[in-house]
Amino acid sequence: MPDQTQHAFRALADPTRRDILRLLSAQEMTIAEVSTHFDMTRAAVKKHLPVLNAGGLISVETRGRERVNRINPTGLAPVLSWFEIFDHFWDDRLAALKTAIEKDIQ
Amino acid sequence: MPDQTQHAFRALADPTRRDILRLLSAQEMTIAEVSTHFDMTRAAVKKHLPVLNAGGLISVETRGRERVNRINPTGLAPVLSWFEIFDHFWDDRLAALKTAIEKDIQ
DNA sequence: TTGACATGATACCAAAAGGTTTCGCAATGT
DNA sequence: ACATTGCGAAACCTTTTGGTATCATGTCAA
Repeated sequence: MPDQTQHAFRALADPTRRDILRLLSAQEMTIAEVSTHFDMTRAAVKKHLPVLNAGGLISVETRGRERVNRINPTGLAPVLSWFEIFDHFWDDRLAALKTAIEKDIQ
Repeated sequence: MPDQTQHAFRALADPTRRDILRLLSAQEMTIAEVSTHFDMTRAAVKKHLPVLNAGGLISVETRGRERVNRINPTGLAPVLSWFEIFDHFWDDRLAALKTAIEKDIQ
């Protein structure tokens, strides 16, 4: 998994992709289901999914002719790790997020 | 400030800009000082700074003919807030633990 | 088997991103 | 006064990005 940090940050940079994550945080969805929530073609939505997958933020399971996308919360770990450069300035919120993520990784 | 979240995420998406933040997390720097750390022209580095500023991640102070850039840790707040969409995964984990314990008690 | 459906894949396009070079200007030091 | 220094801005270029439209493929169900 080369440059997971870069891929994750890049995946998070697009508002559509963040919206997709928000949708998937509620429930897993096929590509078609995700597409219904956006004012763009299915092909456009579909092209965002490999980006999210490369960033480790979702996982995809082929089930028959469907592909089920679900969120992968541990994919945030490299991102939160990077935020440690702000350690000098820290507030409790980041600390709480960090411990929560670390608990999830186990 | 419209769309601070988007600007912050976008600013973080570029590896050079994250490196700039890493540098500035150690000490404040002028544009020329930042530029010495990169294998690109001063003009290229300079163009990253407004992006970081738009994301609220740095602040700039003009001092004579110099412009001092320093990190603004509170700029991370919108980013961390957005991450709360992942919260319920950790909450669910805790809830599962609770019900398991309660079941064990009965 | 046949038709419908979910997805994959490709070609194409406009705009944005990230870099370079060049020039100009204001602040500074001697 | 004057050369130097730090920065800003514009023009330009190439690659990436995010979208479209279209067609192909595999799977399900009747």
